[in-house]
Amino acid sequence: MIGETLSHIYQQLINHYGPQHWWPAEEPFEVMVGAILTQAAAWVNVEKAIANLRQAKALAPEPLRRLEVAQIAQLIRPCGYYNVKAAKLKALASWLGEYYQDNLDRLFAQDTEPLRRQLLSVFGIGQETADSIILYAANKPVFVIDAYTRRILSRLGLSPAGSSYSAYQRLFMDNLPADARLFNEYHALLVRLGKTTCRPHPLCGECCLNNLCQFAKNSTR
DNA sequence: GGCCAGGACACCA
DNA sequence: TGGTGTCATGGC
Repeated sequence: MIGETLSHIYQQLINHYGPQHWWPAEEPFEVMVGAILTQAAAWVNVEKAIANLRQAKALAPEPLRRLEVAQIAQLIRPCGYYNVKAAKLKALASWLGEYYQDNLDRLFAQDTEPLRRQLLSVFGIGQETADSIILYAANKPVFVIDAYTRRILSRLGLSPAGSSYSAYQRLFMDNLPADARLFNEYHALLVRLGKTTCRPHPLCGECCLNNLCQFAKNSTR
């Protein structure tokens, strides 16, 4: 039942918005960096920070280890919280070197559960960031829960008991097929919806999303 | 000029 | 376990 509801919402979103092409990155390590930099930050500002890292040839574990935290901080200033995030990037790069010799294939060769525990042990990687990395960099089927997802489900009256991160995650993963492609698109679409300031269609006056828009960021109706 | 953006961590009760 | 303060830039 809930599965049908979740599938129905997905169909409405994909029909309306189309594929979101997440994650916007060229390689897995860039996904990991972006996942940390986007914490409580607008993606447009993260893009500037990543461009600075690329320009400085610091978009890889080894050069990040060589740079001082203060130097990294200057490069990533545009995305905010740059001092903490610089320490987080440094911690990630050090960890990858020490335990995986910077080999992401080895890191991602693990099963999802041990991989998640490993990622969560790194300073700066919490549940959402870990799951973003597992889904968008390792391409394994875990559902990413973020503030948009919680808010939208809450407004739909679908919040799970307890409202914890894992409860929201189970809601999706227990009621949808374990498909990385689906989870990828679904989460991206929820973010897209959450950012939307929706208004009735200018011609017909109706909601293009069959009233899903009333659960978006703002609604004029 | 205020609000918010694709969170995590430290500290406290 | 749960609540609160902190970290900070940039676009609207």
